[in-house]
Amino acid sequence: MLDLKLLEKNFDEIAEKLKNRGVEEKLLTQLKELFAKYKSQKQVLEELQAKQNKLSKLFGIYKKEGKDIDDLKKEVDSNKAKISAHQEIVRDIEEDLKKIALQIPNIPDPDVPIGKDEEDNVEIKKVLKPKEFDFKPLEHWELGENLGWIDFKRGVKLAKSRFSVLKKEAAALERALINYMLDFNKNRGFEEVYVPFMVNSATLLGTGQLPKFEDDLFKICDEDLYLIPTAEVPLTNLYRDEIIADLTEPIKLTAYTPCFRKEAGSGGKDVRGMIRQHQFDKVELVAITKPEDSDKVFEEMVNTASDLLTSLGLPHRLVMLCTGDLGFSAAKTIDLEVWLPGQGKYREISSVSNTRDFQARRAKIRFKDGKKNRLVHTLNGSSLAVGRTLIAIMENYQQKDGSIKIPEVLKKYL
RNA sequence: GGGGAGGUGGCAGAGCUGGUUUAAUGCACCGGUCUUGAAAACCGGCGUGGGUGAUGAGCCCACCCAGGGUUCGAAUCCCUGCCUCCCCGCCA
Repeated sequence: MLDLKLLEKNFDEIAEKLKNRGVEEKLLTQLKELFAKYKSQKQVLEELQAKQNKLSKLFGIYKKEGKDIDDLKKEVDSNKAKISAHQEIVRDIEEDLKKIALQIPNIPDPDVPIGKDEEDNVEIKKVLKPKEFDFKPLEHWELGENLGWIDFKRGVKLAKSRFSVLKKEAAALERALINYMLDFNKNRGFEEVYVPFMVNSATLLGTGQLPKFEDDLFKICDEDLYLIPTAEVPLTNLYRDEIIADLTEPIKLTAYTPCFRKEAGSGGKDVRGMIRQHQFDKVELVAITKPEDSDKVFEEMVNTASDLLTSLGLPHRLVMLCTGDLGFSAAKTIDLEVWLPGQGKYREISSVSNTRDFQARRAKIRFKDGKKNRLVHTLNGSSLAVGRTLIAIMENYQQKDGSIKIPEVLKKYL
């Protein structure tokens, strides 16, 4: 959530920055005015409450002393009516305020390139050179069907479209990748955690999926529970409503979870194959840091994901997202895109974001800084999307005879 | 799922026949005195968010699981939800 006090102070600057993300200035003006109104009305209410407290205390004293309380009762009654009326006013404003404030995305960092959509993202660097094939490399779904590794039809039968079943070496490889990634991250100082795959609405509000993106989530009937769209949600919310006593060292976590997404609005995109599924495995990195540490940890996380790809021998590139392509909660994001020779394209396989204090303010995650409580910075990044890693291995390691070579580092996990 | 008990400040734990208690007390923690240093002892401080002050002191408001309600006044009474513990049932 935006810092409303900051908006009040630096309105023009923030409005300018959010314009690059497609937020209308009108909305921000409305928010600012509402905030001012909220504060003044709240003050009036508090004065009435103070009066009521004093009168009520008097009431008790008078009664004990046997004094006449008729006049006092009249005054206290009329004050009470005023309080109720004002409470309603304040509550309404507060609701409107929340409604708007929770819809506004994070402010982009100054070094985020200004742009409209993914076309304007900026490549930072390429790592590893794509291999030359002396035959026409196939796409992963062809390989998957030829080898009997991926069963798309039965996935659909069991659930619906955009579900699939892994078989043979692919099933084992999926599991091997998860274990390899977790070990890799542990060696980089991330603590392994196992979390619930369903979370409640307060949790989703904390990381920014709710209230705006409810349509992207699978909800459990008649329960305040949703399937997680990413492990970022449970991991970051571990510290929701907490004040971390000692954050001299950043908290760095890693977890494997399946992820569930409705993929609303992506109709027609990547319908073929395993790129975009309703259920996919991911190993996630999350960090909680002091504000002054988050840039350093952000780099560490990008490097961890990139080195992981390198260790698997997968060519990839780093891309800095532009303002128009940033996710809702992110102040800055670097995507890692892996080379898929079958498609002849780089495709997203990881996304590392610094949300600064945006999620921390929503989720009330703070730390003790001397006597003061300050908001933390939260960061998240995939390391990696497992299904996409699997297909990247299939496409990059395919042989002329149609078989797939297994990367050395994975052999001990199979 | 059925029956019972209960949810109070970092922890423990009083208050719960509603009012001059602004949530007692202990532990932990922080600062100080004492000490070569430490412990003990003693003194002081010690929840969160917001408002108004100067990011000071002070003052004010809200919060005793959450949301409603009764009342001039609620930690205390009523309703709903969530959670914990015990017993029973079911179960990987």
